[in-house]
This record gives sequence, structure tokens and C-alpha cells, in this order.
Amino acid sequence: MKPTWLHALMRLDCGPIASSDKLAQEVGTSQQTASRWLFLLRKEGMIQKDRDYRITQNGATYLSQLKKNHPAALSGRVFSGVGEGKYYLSKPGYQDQFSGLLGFEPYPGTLNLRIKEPQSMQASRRLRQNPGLRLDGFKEKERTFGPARCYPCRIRANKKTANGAIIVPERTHYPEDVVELLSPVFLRKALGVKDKDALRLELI
Amino acid sequence: MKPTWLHALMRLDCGPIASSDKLAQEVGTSQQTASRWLFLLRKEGMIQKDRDYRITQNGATYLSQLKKNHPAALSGRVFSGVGEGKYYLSKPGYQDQFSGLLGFEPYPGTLNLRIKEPQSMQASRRLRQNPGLRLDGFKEKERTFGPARCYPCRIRANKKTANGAIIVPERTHYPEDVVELLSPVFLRKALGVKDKDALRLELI
DNA sequence: ATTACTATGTTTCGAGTAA
DNA sequence: TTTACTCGAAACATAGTAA
Repeated sequence: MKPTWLHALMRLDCGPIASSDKLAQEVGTSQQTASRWLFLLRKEGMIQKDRDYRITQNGATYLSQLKKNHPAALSGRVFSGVGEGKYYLSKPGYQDQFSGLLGFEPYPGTLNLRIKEPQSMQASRRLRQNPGLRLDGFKEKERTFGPARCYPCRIRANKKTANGAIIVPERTHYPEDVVELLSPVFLRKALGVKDKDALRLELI
Repeated sequence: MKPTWLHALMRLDCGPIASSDKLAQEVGTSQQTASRWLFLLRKEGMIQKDRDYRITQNGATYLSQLKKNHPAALSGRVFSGVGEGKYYLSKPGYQDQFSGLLGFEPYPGTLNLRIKEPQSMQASRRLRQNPGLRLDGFKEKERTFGPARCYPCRIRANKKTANGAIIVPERTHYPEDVVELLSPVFLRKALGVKDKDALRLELI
């Protein structure tokens, strides 16, 4: 399974590169082939050369369409967590970032969803590969609070809809069958859901 | 710029697909070629077929590594450096940070790895784009010691495993085919390795 | 140092078609 | 219906090398 020009483009998407030879080594092909790819990619307007070779807006757009990584939807059932979310949301270090990032002040508590369907599992896995909106980490005295990622979504249940966001801690390897939700409103009340009720998330 | 098998894999990453013909239409190639790709991808363990064709964990990992994230693994061979690592590790300005950051006191010396395989080169390159764990820089009399980044990993050789971390100076553009390792133990002894022996790193 | 040409060998493609 | 074979044609990769 040889590397292809798409590998080269994806490499360029991660950062500029100095020469065809360097690219060749990194993707595992010959200098000549790398040179040809760079030429063709340039002809297509996917990359440009100034000092180094770098991806253009065009190329980046092409890739992001290919990745189409955002799953469209994802569903699961409500369950009661240990109330950790509430604790984290109370930290000013995080709080200060929400408005700017999500456009709302979250209700001080998260709603937990457990996923069962394989399709949604896959969606959850794919979701975590996206950068999403980054919530920076911070330090507070002795304790370190890591960065997290947010994915805005629409939350539906009982023919009602609320806005919100999935929040995923960046470092800790949270189980992939669990999804934690933020929202400006108290979701259990706004949607009229209780434990074991089904929710549907539409990513935006 | 024809589509390649990678396009097919990326399409599969977005969701399962029913037949070679469907795939062919979606990525823009012939049914025969799609069929061949599906066969090859299955042989590589990147996809599986139950009812539909769908990507495997393996394939998803391959893609996510290509896209941006932490490389899962990286391998190279031990070589003897100039012993600079030892000097840096002896500085209290760094020493004081290790426990908090990595959860161990490093053995006073680093193990150097030289990377050859293109795949690992790519992994190394990608690794450096991640923030990792930041080791702050400091000043000592006249000399300035820059910040560095640490990437915790498991280190394997000879069926033995040790914990450790890759350490990368932040400013100096260290060659990307060299990786420097910290560990609470003396790795050469703990793993029974000497110059030119192969090591495998699993990032965590 | 880097790029990219030519020439040659190798791989991949896809129409036709069988299973 | 779908998958996958054959085989001539087309595309591609790479060594050598010039610029």
C-alpha cells in the first residue's frame, strides 16, 4: 500500500516543508516522486511555494471536505454521573472561556449520555478526532485542570430542542461511550428527560 | 489528480458503505478499482466486511495519525549521544519540574534514538506539533535554559517495558530523526539494550 | 544544496465478462 | 445483484543525471 499524493497533501496540512527531498523521506517515497507531486499539487492550486511549500486555503478546504469528519448525528441515553461536571464548571478558569467560545454561559451542571448503537459509537470516536473548540487548561494552586474540547450541537428529545455542546477533556482518556453535555439551560427540565431517556444530538 | 485508496479509506471513515459499486461512484473511480481497493484494505486490516464495509479501529487509527494527532507509536535505534542530556538533567531548574509533570524523577541521563522508517519520521514530525507537557525554561547566572516539551510514553524492547517520556527542546531545532528519552530507570540496563538495538515507543 | 528531465521498468486502471 | 478475474493500455515510480 504505497503512499499517494494525498498523503503528501495531508502532510502539508500539518505544516510547511522545505524541499521535495524532505517530503519524500517523511511520506516514504522517492525525491522524484515527491517533486512530481509537489508540481501537480501546485498546478491544482492546493499548495504554494514561497520559502517552503505550504498548503493553500484551497488545499485545506479540499481536505476538510474529504475528512467531513463531523458526524451528523449521535444518540444515547441519559444517565446520572457522579456530579463531577458541576465541580469543573464552577471553576472560573473554565467559566471565563465559555461565553467567548460557545456563545452561552452553561448551566452549572452537565448531562451525561451513554451511547450504545455502533453507529453512534463510531460518531463519538470520529468526533474526538476533530479539534473542535478548545477550552484552555489552567493551574490553580496545586491542582492542574487540563484543556478540553467543545463541540456545539443541537439536543433533541420529546420533540423539544435545546442548544448545547459536547465537552470532552483532552488528556484523560474518557470512555468513548460516554458523552457529557453543556447547555445554557437545565436540560433535564427543558427537555423533560430523566435517566434512561433517549437523546439525539445534531452536531453543528 | 485521480483518487487513491486513501480516498476510499477516508470515505469509509465517515461511515459504512454497502458495495464496491457505491464506493466507486462516491470517490469517482470504476467499480473494479473500488473492489480492488476494498480487497487490499481488508487485507491490511484497515476495514472489515460484515453486512457493509466499515473501517476498523486499525484503519481509524491509521487515519487519525495521518490527520494530525498524537502518533500511536514510533520506533528507532539506540545510539550514543554526546552526553548533553545528562548535563541538562542535572539542573535543578528542570529537575524540580519533572515529578509534577511526569510523575517520576528521571534517571540522570537520556537515551537517544535515531529514527529511520518514514512512518516513524512522520510520527516524530507530528509529535512535535503537539503541545505535550511543557517544561518551563529558566535563567541561571548568565546562561538561559529554554523551555522543553515532554511526551510521556511506554518504551519497549526485548519484550520488556519501561515508562518514560520523550523530551524535545522547544526552541532549538533539533533534528527530527533524533528522539531523546527520559525515564525513572536506567534504560540501557532495564531493557537490556545497547547501541543499534531497536526500541519502540508508544505514546500515551 | 534543490529541482526536474529522460529513459526504463513497474504498477494500476478499467472494459469486458464470468461466477 | 455484487464481486472479482484477465489483459492491453495508461499512469506512475525511480535511477541516473543535468541544470
